[in-house]
Amino acid sequence: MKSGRGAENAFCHFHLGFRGLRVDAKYKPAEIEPKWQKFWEEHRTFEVEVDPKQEKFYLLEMFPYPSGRLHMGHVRNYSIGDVMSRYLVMRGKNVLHPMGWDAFGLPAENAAIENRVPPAKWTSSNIDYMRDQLKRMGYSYDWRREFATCDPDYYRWEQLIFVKMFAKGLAYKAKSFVNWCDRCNTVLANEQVEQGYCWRHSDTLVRQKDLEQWFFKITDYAEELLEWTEKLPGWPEKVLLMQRNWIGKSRGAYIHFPLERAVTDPETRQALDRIIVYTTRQDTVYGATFMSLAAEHPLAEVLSKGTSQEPAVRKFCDRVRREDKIKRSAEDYQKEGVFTGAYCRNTMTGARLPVYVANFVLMDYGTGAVMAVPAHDQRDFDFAKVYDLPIIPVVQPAERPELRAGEMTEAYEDEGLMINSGEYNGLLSEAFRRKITERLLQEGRGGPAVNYRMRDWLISRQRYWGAPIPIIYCEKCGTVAVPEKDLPVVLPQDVEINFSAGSPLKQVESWVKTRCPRCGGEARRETDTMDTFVESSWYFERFCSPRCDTGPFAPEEVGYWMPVDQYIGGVEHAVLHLLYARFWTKVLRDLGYVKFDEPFTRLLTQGMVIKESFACPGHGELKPAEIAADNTCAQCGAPVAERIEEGKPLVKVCKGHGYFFPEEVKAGKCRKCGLPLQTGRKEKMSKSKKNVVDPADLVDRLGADTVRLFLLFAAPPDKEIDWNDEGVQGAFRFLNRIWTLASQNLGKVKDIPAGTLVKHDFLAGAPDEVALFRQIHQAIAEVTQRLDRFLFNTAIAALMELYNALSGFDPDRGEDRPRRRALFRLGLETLVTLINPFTPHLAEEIWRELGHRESTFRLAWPTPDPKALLREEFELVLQVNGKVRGKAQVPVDAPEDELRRIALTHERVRAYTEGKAVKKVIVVPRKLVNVVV
RNA sequence: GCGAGGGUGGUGGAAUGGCAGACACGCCGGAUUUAGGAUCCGGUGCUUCGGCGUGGGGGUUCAACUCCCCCCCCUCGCACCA
Repeated sequence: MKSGRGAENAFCHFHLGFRGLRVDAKYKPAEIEPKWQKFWEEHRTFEVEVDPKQEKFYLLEMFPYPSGRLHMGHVRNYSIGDVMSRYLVMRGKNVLHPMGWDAFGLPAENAAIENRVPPAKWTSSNIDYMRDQLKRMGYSYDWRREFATCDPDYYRWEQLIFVKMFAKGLAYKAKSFVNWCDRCNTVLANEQVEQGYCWRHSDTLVRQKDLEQWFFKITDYAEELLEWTEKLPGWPEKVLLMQRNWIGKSRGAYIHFPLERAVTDPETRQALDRIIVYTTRQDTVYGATFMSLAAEHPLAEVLSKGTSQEPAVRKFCDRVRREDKIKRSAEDYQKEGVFTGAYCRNTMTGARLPVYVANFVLMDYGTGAVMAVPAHDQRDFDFAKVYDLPIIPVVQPAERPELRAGEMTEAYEDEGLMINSGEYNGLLSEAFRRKITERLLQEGRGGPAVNYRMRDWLISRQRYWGAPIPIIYCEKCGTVAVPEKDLPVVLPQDVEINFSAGSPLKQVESWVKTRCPRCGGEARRETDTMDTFVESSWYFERFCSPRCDTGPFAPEEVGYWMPVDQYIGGVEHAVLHLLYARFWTKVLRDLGYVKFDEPFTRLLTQGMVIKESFACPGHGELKPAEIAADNTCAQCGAPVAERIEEGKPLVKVCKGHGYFFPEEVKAGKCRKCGLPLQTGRKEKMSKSKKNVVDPADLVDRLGADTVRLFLLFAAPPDKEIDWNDEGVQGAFRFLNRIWTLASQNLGKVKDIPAGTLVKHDFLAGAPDEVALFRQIHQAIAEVTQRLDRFLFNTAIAALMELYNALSGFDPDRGEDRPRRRALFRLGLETLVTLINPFTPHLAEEIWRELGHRESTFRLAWPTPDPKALLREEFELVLQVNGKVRGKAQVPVDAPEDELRRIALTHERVRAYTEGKAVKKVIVVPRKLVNVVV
């Protein structure tokens, strides 16, 4: 066949050495993909600049931590982003699509300890490797904008903003109980503690430590962060809800309870004559019968001073404070307390209330003091039962027998009518709540209050590999910010990573020792570094002008590109990164750097990639006799773990032999102990679960286009992908089929001049031509609609349908061969154009072979021809009693009467209506007729 | 416990209240090939061939995967928040 050589001739002059498709040529992604990647790089195809004449679109995927190699989750995230980016470019948008590195973090230090490689070196070699991997995927990033957050050119601006925040009181140092992870050797923010465990080490309990630490005053922005969750329609409701819950706003009141005897605060030397509580049920104040303080409450020990309770209170407070979070939040955590020896007065009734310290009261929330109303709060009820304290019901449920203290078996926590509440008896609790709040305010005994669950953001980390906090401590001048001209405070190199004496930076004397910028005297640097979530709170702004050296970014560029129009990333950042970034944006706004309120207009959270795993389940709960001396299972020698479950005492369980690779599994039994393995459990891919599939292997074997296509086809983007190797093969075969179809027909359509495609009246052709023409335009319409809604999987299904139509069409069979060939070419070109965002290498290659000179990257996205979408006939569905009994081809403009007549006279319909009275006929224009008998 | 999101063939998944199962994987049969993780053609929800089928039960409707009520199960988030 001559098509092969013809194609070769057409492109022999092309400088990259395109050889052309041949009939017998196989689809070889390993050859064409690197070729086009080189082409894009040489032609600087993906570089973008500010262009006020063009509509901008900022498309961003969450940048990766350079852990070493790309995993499937990255590839999914970035494939989604790349399809959208390429699609939007084709739609004529000026698309900013950058990539960089979230380069500070613990793994670099851990690697340094294990392999004696400096973190900087480890990180940069990882970046080099992963950058190559990203390029090998064909992603359309403007690589000129790349940076790593560990570059001093980046974090110097972060330090500058820190200094400005410090000046405004938005960054401050305070002593407090903080979360400490022994594995990380550092403190954690509240957001980084999951059910009492470290977010990075799900088996490491977080301990409480009393330390002086740096915080960002995110609570100043709590209300605004909350309000804006109502004004982000482009975000998934789920994420907004998680943020709202995290912020945790509640409305209530402060109430002052006078102490029977005033005490003196040992620190401030001030007289303290009252306990202030926060409550959302101020309507139950008449029912308060005792007072509960947190163990950390400053009054707890002061009140017991000099009483016989003093030693007991001290002992209790010490113990509770040392207990870890998981223990304190377990369901079966015994409600315990100790009497302080002091009393206060119920501010409304004057009753004498004993003051307790209770282990369930949190210093973190409200004022750390709670008025205890056992009749209407279950915790107080339980506590009162244990310590035999009085119960006074004050809210009477409607339509229920009267509450009697002695008969209550649980607290009544709902609304009702006030009783035992002086002149307020008979009021609705809800109305009384407003009334009493007003009165408390007028009488100076409290007043309305709003409380948030969210705490300030703890940003100190006692680690080396992070951005240094730009603070100097001077004996004379105190805590001094590093002046702007001295920034950046550069992280010293060649540091031995060693945590035996706290942060490694502490041990770098030459770096720590410095001069006070104010008085010039001897001073020492802060050795804490910033939480790495600080870097990821503003990197998207830096991408707008990554080399700016006069400020964190150039205002014109940020003004043009920001906010990010579409952000894409994992849902695991719903409250961490996404909340911090929103906060930081508002800070930048208030510092005058930016003019917008929110960084991300639309958010897409993509699902995980999961795969079946094989785990040895272990031997379950063990009795003491079944545990060997070295704390292993006596049956099989596997490690033993402690299990804490709601409402149950602590149990010891055999952990089993962990996970196995599929190829290690024989007959579904554990190789070590013979237990049947837990199979069929689909879990997030991870090394430890031995269920990872390395995208690099797949790219080597099947090509980047196949991997991209499969990840987008396997499921809608927000759902999990259940990995299966056959599915990837299917994607590969589909691309092979397109390739073969193109190469086999190239000779027939190659020489058709481009302009002639639109000149034919394909709708006047043979029926199969009309059908194909319609299919082409239907595909355009469907793929467009679906891409606009991120429904990549069904968009690809529409492309497959187009392919199926095209492959069933013979361009040489009918009479008007030039027209049929032109139509075929139109179909092929449309397919290539529409698939370009998904599989750009394949698209470029075929497009070039079809004789085009330009890259597909800026190809105009096609619009469907309305004439092609119009139909003359449609298939009328004929139902009897709602069941389909027949179909008929009917002109689209047939009147209702005609549709009715067709239905009633239809043979199949009559078979079901024969001898029965037709009760009703429903006619749905252009759809169906339902005959009811 | 509270909140959110889900339950559709052997599998992943499609369906503005209007033909359930698009598209693909897998499987079955056939063709072709020296071979193939290749290609092509046909079939594929179940069925006693009447029908029955979208977790179960009820309801609204001419018509329900879709709307309403009750229940079950799964996933995720939060969880002593006063």
